[in-house]
Amino acid sequence: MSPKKADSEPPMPGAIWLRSRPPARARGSLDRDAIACATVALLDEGGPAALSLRTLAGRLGVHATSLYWHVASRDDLLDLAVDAVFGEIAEPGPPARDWSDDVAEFMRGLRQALLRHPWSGALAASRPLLGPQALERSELVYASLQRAGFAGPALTAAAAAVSNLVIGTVAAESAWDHDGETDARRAMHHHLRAHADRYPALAALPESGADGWPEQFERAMDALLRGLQAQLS
Amino acid sequence: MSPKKADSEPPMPGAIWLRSRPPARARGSLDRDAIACATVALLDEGGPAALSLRTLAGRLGVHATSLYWHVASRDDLLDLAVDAVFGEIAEPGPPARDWSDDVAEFMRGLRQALLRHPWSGALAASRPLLGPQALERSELVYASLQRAGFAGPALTAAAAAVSNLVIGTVAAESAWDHDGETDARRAMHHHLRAHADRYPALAALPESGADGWPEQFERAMDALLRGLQAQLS
DNA sequence: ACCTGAACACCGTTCAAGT
DNA sequence: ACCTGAACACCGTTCAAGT
Repeated sequence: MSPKKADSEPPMPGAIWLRSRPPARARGSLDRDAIACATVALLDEGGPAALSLRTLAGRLGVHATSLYWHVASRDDLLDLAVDAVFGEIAEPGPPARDWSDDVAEFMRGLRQALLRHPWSGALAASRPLLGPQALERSELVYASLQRAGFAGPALTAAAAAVSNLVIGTVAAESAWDHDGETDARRAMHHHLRAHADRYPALAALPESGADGWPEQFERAMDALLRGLQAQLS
Repeated sequence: MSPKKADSEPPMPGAIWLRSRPPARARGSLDRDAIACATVALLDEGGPAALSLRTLAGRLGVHATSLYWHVASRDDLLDLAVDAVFGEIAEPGPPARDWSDDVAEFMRGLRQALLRHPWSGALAASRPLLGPQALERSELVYASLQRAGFAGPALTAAAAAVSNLVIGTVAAESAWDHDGETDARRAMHHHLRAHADRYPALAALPESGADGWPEQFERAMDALLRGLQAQLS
């Protein structure tokens, strides 16, 4: 259980951020940051399947059950890891003349950070993003959009659309990149051609390589930003 | 292993669709459809955590290890379940005058289907969607976009953006709805207000209720479709 | 071709006990 | 306040054996 008991929390993902953090390295050898860092490393090596409390504890030179002083569940670890990835988003430069350049910069930065950790896109899609680093970036997006003229429900909707498009896109990209990438694409293409009667349009598509991802992302982002611009008038 | 051996497949999600299906109910009591249906039911009841091969087998009146004749892994079950959800997307009506109405209809239908099964958004985001039902719907989207004038890389990008925005959005929505929905939102709001110094823009937001989701979705969809329209010129 | 049954090597989580 | 150690009730997956 967490140090300050939190009135019987339901097992909601993201909840770790709403509980108070035990004082960093008061005396013990563990703290949230060390745990988050080791968790990211483990996930980078083998994805969610490789993240077990026992191996994580081993890395930290501690017993598996010790982790329960700092986190309430394995799910908390995933929340910590995702927020650490958000912390990798490049710091924004000075505000551009056009608000959409600022938002585009954020979207590209988020994509890069999530792609660096192929497990993170799917996880970011699956849980509320309430960590301090995620909130800090959200704050900046809200500010940019506010400056652009969005307010009220339109502001919330625009910010959500921006994040959700990036996260959804990266999750899909990471899912394909899995490993046998080229083989998978080849098998897929063959499968579609074999059923050209059922999927004529899909079967007619060329077998595009992985080099198509960035261009695809730029196009999708351009469409969304243009549409948001149009909504402002 | 699957009946027709498939040359040492790597453990890639989505791969079940590229292997041949054992003849439906040749003599045994199990087949892909029955397994898919029971899997969806189990996931509806308790999410991914509730899906174990043993309980699933129990529902089907069979031993856990019997499932391995029909699927290669637990992951295959998730692929089957997600594709079943895509099968629930409402059939499209006759083509509208405006292509974007057709695409909007698809997006709303996909959102509804995914929301009916709160586990499915996150799963759809995390794996290639190669099932027959998912491909059938993709085929229709491609056809609509082609009719609108998209071709080549622009066509692929547009189709991907459409799906990824919906899936990303629904995954986020489902993650929030988890259960203590109102409590979670309340706690979140309180947390933001408590750190108004760090997140001034976020702290200033009103505590919106769950009724805001559909409107938010419509706004995001409108922005994307408008932007795609603009890209055509 | 399809299902059984035993077995392997793990899991996350609890709780009382230590310091 | 923080970590240990034993224990509980599970997992997914394998493989030889049945029919």
